[in-house]
Amino acid sequence: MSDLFPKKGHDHDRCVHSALAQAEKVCDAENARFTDMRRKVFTLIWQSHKAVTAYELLDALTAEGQRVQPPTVYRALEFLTELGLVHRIESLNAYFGCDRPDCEHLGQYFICTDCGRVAEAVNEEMSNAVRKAAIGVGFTIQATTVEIKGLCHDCATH
Amino acid sequence: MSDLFPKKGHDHDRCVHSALAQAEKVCDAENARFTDMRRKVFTLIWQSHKAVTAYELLDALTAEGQRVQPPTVYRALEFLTELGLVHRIESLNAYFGCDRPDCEHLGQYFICTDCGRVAEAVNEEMSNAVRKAAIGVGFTIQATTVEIKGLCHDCATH
DNA sequence: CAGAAAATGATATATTATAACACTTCATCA
DNA sequence: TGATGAAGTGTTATAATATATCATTTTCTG
Repeated sequence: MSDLFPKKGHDHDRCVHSALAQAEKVCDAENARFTDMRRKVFTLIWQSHKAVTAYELLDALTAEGQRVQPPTVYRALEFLTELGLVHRIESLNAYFGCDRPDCEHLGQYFICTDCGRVAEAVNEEMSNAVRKAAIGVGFTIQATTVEIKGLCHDCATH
Repeated sequence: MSDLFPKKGHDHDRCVHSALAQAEKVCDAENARFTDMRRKVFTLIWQSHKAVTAYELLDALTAEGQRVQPPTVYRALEFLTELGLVHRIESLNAYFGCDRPDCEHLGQYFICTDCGRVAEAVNEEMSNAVRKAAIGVGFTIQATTVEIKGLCHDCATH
């Protein structure tokens, strides 16, 4: 069984750090500005293994001493999602960091309803099935949402 | 190409009627009460080829002369979704009638971003891919959301 | 019919998201 | 290099979506 969800002992700070580095690269490539606010929101999202809501981000920023209003957070989120740096989890109204912002992919999200952790996976077999189905009915895909709720291995067994 | 979206000339009233009949059967089988309010909400949803929001339903019921508050609508929606008679489209915060309430299935929703119409499809290949992926990572599925946005054939070609 | 359970009504409020306009920062190029 | 415009953020207000709570009504069951 592959380790979809992070296992004990993984170095989370290092993940966040490398995500930041990659985000900078993506922004650079797109000539987009990775401003302070955007970096803060991105970092907060990446520091969580759960999906984070806009108002949780708002609270976290406020706790850091900023006085921030909803539009500020939503703008940062819009920027980050448009660049593919974070994904919105529709069924949670919440946001989650994307592992692979540098490539097109149809991500699936596994969401544990017990511990709340989220994991992104890429599954060619499923992506192909979706594409094939769309072609079969003459549908031109613009965006796809795949969210799978259930119990992660840890929660199912403990 | 199969006719995912309803074609001209299909008899919509007949669809709604048969959906109602099937809903009654499902409620009967579950010993659940298909009350007036639930029937009205169900019918309003089925009368639309688009996904319908709770507040659109509220407005429609009000227009029919009822004085209805949000909880009433949300309760009917909760009842109907729990029985599988309607599905919630997470990415639209809206509801759509389910063709096959009588069998377990992992539905995909094709949502046209131009005309707003929605179509449900069942795709074994994709369902299997999702199940297989979940097994591969030790994940126990409780619910799956697959929503595909893009252009339906009509909108893409006209 | 009495009593319990289920459903709905009614009021209030929580949560999520955006519109509109003012102000600031940043890139750029004359 | 500093005027200018575009991009980003601040601020206020409000829209859109959803739920908690308690009162009342309806339905089921014995």
